[in-house]
Amino acid sequence: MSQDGNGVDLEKSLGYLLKEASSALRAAMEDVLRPLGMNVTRYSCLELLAQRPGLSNSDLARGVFVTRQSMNVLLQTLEREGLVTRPAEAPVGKALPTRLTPLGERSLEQASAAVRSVEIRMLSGMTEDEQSVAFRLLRSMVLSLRS
Amino acid sequence: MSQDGNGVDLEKSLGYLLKEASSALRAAMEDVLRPLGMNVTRYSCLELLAQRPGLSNSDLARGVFVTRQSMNVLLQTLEREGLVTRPAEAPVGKALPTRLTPLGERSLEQASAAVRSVEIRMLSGMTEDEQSVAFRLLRSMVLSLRS
DNA sequence: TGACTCATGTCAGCATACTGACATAACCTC
DNA sequence: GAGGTTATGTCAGTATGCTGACATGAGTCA
Repeated sequence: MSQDGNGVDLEKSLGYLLKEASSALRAAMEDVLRPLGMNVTRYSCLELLAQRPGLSNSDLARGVFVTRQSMNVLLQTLEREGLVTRPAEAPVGKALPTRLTPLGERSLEQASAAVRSVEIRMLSGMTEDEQSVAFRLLRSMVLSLRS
Repeated sequence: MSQDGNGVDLEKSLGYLLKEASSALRAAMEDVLRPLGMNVTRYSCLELLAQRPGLSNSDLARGVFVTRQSMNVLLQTLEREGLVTRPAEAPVGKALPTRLTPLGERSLEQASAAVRSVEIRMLSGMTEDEQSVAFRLLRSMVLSLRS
């Protein structure tokens, strides 16, 4: 299979490599989260909430990079499972500030440690300086794409 | 909304930034591909096929970062639309070598140009050296994650 | 005040990708 | 050659995320 051919463009494309890295990271995260009954989307939502309590559905959607409709069904699930709470009615506007329950915090703890270990592994071949450089360059890409 | 709080970990996390960059890239690609009646997955498949004719379904799946089942339904669609062809039976083993049709090649051309422009925009704020560094560091992350 | 714009939460329908499962072909090892 | 392992294509069912649409609340501006 894979009549490997000549060194093709994809092998030199930063875009493709970016996708590959992101994909590998996600897969690695799923692997460590699955045994904990968690997945990347749920973890991301809980982590975001732990760090910024009171975020609205739309805020969370933007932070997790899904639509607010998708986040809405996720929040309904998390609410039903008792991991998060939302007030019955909005204190202001329509936005419902979401918060972790104690159960949600406990559930997040293990997951957070597992994910941290993955990120450490990902960075294991890089010096601190290189990590800073990577951060700066990725940030530059994001900004350029937004414009 | 977004009671922005203190500088949280997510803002410093390379993993989160990697996801953000990948997400922004995908969104930008979708934006330029949509007017052409194309999407990222279809484009990726066609581009891979153009650069490595004869790849099997499973090969393509790995290259596009989806399961071979997903790639299979995509290939069936592309086949029905006349963009790719697969032999009725495998020349060896079970793998069916896939190839672009002339129609598929033409369909890919515009898309390829559009995507190239996005990648150029993404790299616009970086020097050639910085691009090399970014490539090397991303590659390091991928390798570390695989181990 | 009234009209306009924008952001939000949510419902419904659809598209896409995944997991599970099965049969089959090639390879390896004894 | 027999048996085990791996890779492949494909079917089926499920899960997840998206687009479209609507009503509502807040801010803006004439």
